[in-house]
Amino acid sequence: MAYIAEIILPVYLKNVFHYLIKEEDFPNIQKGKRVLVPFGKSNKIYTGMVYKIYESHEHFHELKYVHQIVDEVPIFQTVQLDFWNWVSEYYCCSLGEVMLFALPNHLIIHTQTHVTFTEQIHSLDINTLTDKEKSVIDFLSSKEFISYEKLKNQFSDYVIKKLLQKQIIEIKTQVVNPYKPKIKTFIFINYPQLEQQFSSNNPSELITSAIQNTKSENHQKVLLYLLQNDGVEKQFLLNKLEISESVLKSLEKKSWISLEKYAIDRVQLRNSSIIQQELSLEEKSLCQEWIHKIENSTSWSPTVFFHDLGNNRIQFYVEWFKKWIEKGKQILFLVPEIAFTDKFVIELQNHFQDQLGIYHGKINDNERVEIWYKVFLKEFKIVIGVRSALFLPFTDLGLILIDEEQDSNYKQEEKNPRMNFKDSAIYYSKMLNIPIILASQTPSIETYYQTQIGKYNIIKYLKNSQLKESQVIIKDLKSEIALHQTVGLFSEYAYKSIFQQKLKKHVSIIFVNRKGYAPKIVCNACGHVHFCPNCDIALTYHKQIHKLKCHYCGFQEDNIYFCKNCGSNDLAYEGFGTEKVEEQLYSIFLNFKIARLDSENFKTKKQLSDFLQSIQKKEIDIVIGTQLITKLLHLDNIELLVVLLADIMLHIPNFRAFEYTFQFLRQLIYDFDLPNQENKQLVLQTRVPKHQVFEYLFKDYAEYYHEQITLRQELDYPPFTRLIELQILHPNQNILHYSINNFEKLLKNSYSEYILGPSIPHVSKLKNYYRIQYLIKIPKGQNPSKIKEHIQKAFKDFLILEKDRYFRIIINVDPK
DNA sequence: AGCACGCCGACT
DNA sequence: GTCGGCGTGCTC
Repeated sequence: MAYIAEIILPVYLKNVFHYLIKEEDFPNIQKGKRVLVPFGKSNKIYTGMVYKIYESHEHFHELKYVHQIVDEVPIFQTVQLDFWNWVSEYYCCSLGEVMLFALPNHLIIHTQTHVTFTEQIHSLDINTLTDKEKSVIDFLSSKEFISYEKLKNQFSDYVIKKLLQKQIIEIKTQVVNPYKPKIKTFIFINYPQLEQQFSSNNPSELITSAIQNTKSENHQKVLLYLLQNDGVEKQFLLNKLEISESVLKSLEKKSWISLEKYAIDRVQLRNSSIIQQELSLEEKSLCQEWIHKIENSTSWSPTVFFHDLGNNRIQFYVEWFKKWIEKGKQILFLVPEIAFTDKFVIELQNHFQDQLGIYHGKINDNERVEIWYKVFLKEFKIVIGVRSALFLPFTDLGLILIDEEQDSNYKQEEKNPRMNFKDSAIYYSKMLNIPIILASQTPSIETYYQTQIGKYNIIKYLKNSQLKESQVIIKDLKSEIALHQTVGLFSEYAYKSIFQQKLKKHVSIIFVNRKGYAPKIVCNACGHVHFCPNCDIALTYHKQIHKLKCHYCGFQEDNIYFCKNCGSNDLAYEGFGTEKVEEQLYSIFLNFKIARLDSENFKTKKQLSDFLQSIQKKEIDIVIGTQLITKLLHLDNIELLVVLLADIMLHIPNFRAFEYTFQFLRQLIYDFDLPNQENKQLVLQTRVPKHQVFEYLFKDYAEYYHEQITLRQELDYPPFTRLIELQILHPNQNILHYSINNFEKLLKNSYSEYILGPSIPHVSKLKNYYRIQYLIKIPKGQNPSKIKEHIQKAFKDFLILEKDRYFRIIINVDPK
C-alpha cells in the first residue's frame, strides 16, 4: 500500500500528476499545501499544489516521490481548489493554467541550475583539452555564477556534454524562493559594551561618558539622538542628522552601536486628507434595510444594485462594508481597474486604514506576496482589487461587491484561463454561500435580464435626475465636413466651446479612443500599408518615441522614412490617435497650454498625481486623452468634454457593439455628473447623429433594455443562448485552410445545428498564427459541458489525424 | 508548452 | 571529431 498525491503543476498540460508520498511526509502532507516535485526527464524541481491524497497499490512503482513539502499549513482551502477546478472545467483550460494565474509568481519556487568546476579542475592538464573546451573553461572562470541555460546558449551541447563526461564540470541545482523580503537596517545602542567600558548601568550616564570619549561631533550627535530614539531606521537617521554612513561604520567599529537587519512590510499606510462625506440618516437607514434584505433572503441569489449615484456610491459601499467588518468577515471589492489616485482608494483608506488591501496590475511581485499573506492572515479585512483579486486566499470571506458590473474588462480574453471574473465571482460566492452585489448605473443586458426573470434580486436607487437635452450636444461630422465647417478634427461647435472655456479659465477635455499618432501608414506612391510582421494588422505610429508598434502582439520597430515596398518617401499617416490630435491642437489653439494623458506618458503614480495638481492649479487649458481622462472628470474646473468619435465602438463586429457604446456614453455622463451640474456639457461628434444609441441617452433605461432584449431574443444571442468561440490556429496559412475541412468533419459530427462557421476572424493572423473561427450557439437548456467535451475531443482526434503539432485551439467560453 | 534525445548532414 | 538543425515523443 502506498500513499499517492495528485499534484497540480504550473505547466500548460491538461492533467494533474501523481506522486508517491514518503512515509515521513505522510503526516504532514495536506490538500492546499505547496510541494516541490521532480518533473520531466531532467527531474527539474517544480512547485506543485496538492490537490488530492489517496491510498493505492496500483502502478506506484513508476511514480516519483514528492521531494519536499513547502507549507506548514494549507495556503488554500478546499473550496478554493474546488473553485479552481470549476474554472478549469467551465473555461476549458488546465488546472495548471489556473494555478499559474491564481498564485503570485513569487510564491512559485523554482530551481536554478548552475555550472561549477569539479575537484578535478586542479589536477587537470589543459593540453588534453580541445580549443573549444578551453574556451568553456575560460568562460566559466571569468564569472562567478553561470546558469546552465546561459552556458547552453553560449556553447554547443556537444562540448558541454563532453566536459560533463570528463567530470571537469558539474551541474548543480539550487532551490530558489523568488520572494525577497524588504530588508532595512536599524541602529541600536550597544549597551552591554558601553556598560563594560564605562562601568555604569544608567543609560544617560553611559551616553554622556561615551560622548565625552569621542572628539567627533557626528558621533556625539548620533549617540544623543539614539538615547531618545533607540532602534531608529538607518536611512532615516542619516537624513535626519545629515551624516554619512561612515559615521555609523566607525561607531560600529567601536562596538558602541550595532546595526541590525529586519524584514519590513512593503505594504504601508498612505495618509490622505479628504473630507469625508457622510450619508444622511435617511440614506443610512436605507442601507440598513438593504443589508437586511440581502442577509435574510431565503435562498442564495445575487443582488443587483442599480443606482445613479455617480462617485457618491462609495459612501454607500463604505456603510455596507462596515457592517460586514463588524461581523468579523472579509470583503472583496472588485473594480474594473484602479490607480492609486483613485478617489475610491483614498476614500476607503480614510475609513479602513490598514485593514484595506489594494491589489492591481502595477503591484510588484514581492509586494504581491505580502498582500497575499495579509489577506490569508485576515489582517486585511477588505480588499479593493482588479479581477485577479478573486483568487486571493480569503479565509473568511463574507461579501463580494462588483462595481461597474457591466464593464467588459471583467472578461479575460488574452490568455488562459479565459474567464469572466464577474460570472466566476457569482459562482464562487454561491459555493461559499455568501452574498454578492453587482453594482451598476447601466446594468448589462444579461444581468438585468436575470433580475427580470427573478433569478437575481434587485435594489433600485434611482434619483432620476434628468439630463437636459442641452447638455449633450450631438454634432454631425459628416455634414459639417461637407460644408467645410469643421476646424481640423473639431466641429465648429466644439471649436468655439473650447475657446469659451479658456475665457472662463476652465479646462476642456478631449476624448480619443486611440493611443499613438496614427493607426496606419500608407504609401502614397504604391498604396502599401505597413503591417506588423507577426500579425495581420497595420502598425501604429508613435511619434513621441519614433517607433511603430503593434497593439496586438507588442512588436516594435523604429520609424520608417521610406516605403518598404517601393522605396518612396511619400508616406501618409492615416487616421488619428492622441498624439496626432495633440499636434493638431497646438496649431489650432495657439497659446493654449495643452497636455496629453494616456498610459504611454503616465507610467508612475507620481506623474499622474502631479498632473492632477497642475490641472487644479489651472496651468492647463486642454487635456487630450484616452480612457484615463475619466479620472479627471470629477475635478471642479472642468465643464466641457468632447468625444471626437462617439460612434467608433458601434462599428466593431460584435453583437454587443450597441450595448458597449451606450454603456460608454452613459458612463461618461455619470462620471462627469452631468445630471446634477447644469453648467456642464458633453459634445459628441459622430458621423451617424441620428443613431438610436444617442436617443436612448435621454430616455429611461427600461426602454433601452426592452428594445435590446427583444433583439437578443430574435437573433438568438445571450442571455437566450450561450456562446462559445472557437479558434483553430496554425503558423502556416495553407496548411490551416487545407486541413480545416478535416477538423470541421469531426467538429460537426454532433451538435452541428449549433455550430456557425468557419469564418476568418477580424484579425486573421496574430503572433504568427493564422486563425479560423467558429461560433457555437448553445440554446438554453442544453448542457454546455457536453458540448465543451465534444469540442475538445474533436480537436484531440484532429491532432491525431493530422500529426502536426503546430495546430492550436483557443476555446473562448462566453466571449465578450 | 518545454525539453531531451536522436538522427542527419555539413564542415574541418 | 565537432556542430547545429529539426522532427518526435514525453512529462506522474
